[in-house]
Amino acid sequence: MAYWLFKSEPDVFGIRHLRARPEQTEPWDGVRNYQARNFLRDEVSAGDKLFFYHSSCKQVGIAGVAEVVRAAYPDPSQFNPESDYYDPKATTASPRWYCVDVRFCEQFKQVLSLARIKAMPQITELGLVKKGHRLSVMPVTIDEWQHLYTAAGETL
DNA sequence: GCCAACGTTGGC
DNA sequence: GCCAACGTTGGC
Repeated sequence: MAYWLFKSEPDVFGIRHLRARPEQTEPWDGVRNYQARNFLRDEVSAGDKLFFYHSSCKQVGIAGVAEVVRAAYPDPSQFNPESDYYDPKATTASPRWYCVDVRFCEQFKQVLSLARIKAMPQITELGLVKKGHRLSVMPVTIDEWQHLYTAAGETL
């Protein structure tokens, strides 16, 4: 099992939205970056866990945990001209973009803020704090996962 | 809203 | 294949 960090803008789709879904499950679609796509398509597997990160909002940071319940399949939104994520160059015969299905696991009582993450001595290699910090899907090592998860559980 | 740090596009 | 111009992300 592998660990990941997925970013989303909570004003568009946050962990509360996932939690409120009937099956607490949702396709993670709209990834339109090749490096992130490659992680999604080639490495993210059912059973993997991910940190649900809130970006571009008041409380920037890790909001909770979800798990992958279905591995990569073609992202339907690329074929939909009505969608913001429509890609006219994508065809069903050769899809360009992929999505996975995720299910809610846990919402932290308090968002683990980016400031706190950056202040953690154990977190120096994570994409969030290094180059490529714009990547919307990034791997997390088991050590990083444990440190971050522990930090999220500590009250200030 | 600003701006740094990327990623993508397209002319040559 | 290079690289300038442009677009996007995302913290602040």
